[in-house]
Amino acid sequence: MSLFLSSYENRLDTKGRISVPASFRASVASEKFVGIVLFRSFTNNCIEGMTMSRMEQMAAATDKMGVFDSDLDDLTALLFADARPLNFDVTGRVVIPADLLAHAGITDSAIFVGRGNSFQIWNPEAFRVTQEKSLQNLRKARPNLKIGE
Amino acid sequence: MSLFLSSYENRLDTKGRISVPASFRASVASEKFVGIVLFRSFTNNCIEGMTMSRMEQMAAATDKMGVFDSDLDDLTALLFADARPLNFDVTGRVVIPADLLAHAGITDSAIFVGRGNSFQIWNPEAFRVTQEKSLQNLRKARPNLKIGE
DNA sequence: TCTAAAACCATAAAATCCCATAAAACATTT
DNA sequence: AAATGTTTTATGGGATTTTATGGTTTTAGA
Repeated sequence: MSLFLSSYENRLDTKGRISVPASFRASVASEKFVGIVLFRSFTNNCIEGMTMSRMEQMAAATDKMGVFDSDLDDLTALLFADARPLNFDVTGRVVIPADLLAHAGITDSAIFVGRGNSFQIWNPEAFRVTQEKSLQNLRKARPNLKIGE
Repeated sequence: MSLFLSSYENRLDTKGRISVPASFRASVASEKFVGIVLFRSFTNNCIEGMTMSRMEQMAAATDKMGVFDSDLDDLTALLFADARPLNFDVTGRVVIPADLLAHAGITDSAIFVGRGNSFQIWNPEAFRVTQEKSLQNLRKARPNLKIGE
């Protein structure tokens, strides 16, 4: 699977449809399930997205950790119960369920944000705010940080 | 992957296309993804460039860490969200996104600067200025420094 | 039967491909 | 070393395709 990279802001139409960025569609084109899986983020006011195979990977990983960790059990229960598999229509759009939109505060437009092996969907304004914050945090924590070296 | 070496100044055409130096293209010719990945530099008014495999390395690294190493997580979040994978056209050109150009103050021409495993893209004037500054700093700090003699 | 979802059709803008040419780098022969 | 021919590289512009987005029709479920 190729990585989810970059950010793309798209609009929702009157029926709630939104185009998944072409490059994200390309990232899942070779998967068994040609579509995406969405669920509410536990940590942010945004929607988490990934491929079905990545979802299966997570299931396998939590299996290995043992069933006796009750916190983890709660977490995965929540995760899988909440997850929504969505297919693309012919032009590459999906309809994001209303409760997910509400959780992310998305109304008329949304930004798809690459995170490598997964991605997120944000209210564009909210995203810009948190990005700026993490940049400040990082500069404070690691002033001499260099990229890619 | 062979190293990115030397500097090349090229021009943008009316459509925003610019030739990636032939030697840089040769450096990525044997990669799976024959192209480059660009993003805004954290520290300078320039654009950072690297190969896709380097990007994938970072994805693998953050995967292993798990969600609890917050610094690295912040860094990759910023990086993946900002990264632009660009394919070459038949003649070896790319279109650098407008926001990256703005960040680097690039309008009609740009200079590709080799940095070994990565490279940078600068406004030619700005690059010359910072180069001169680094030289001055170096001379002040090490008046007797001789290179390669 | 009514409603919600899916399939279908259309279009403007943007990105990409394709072909052509000028300039530079390189190699070969005098 | 100079002159010549050859290949590679950078750049320009037109044609084509893709993408995002809107609307309409059909299908299926309650």
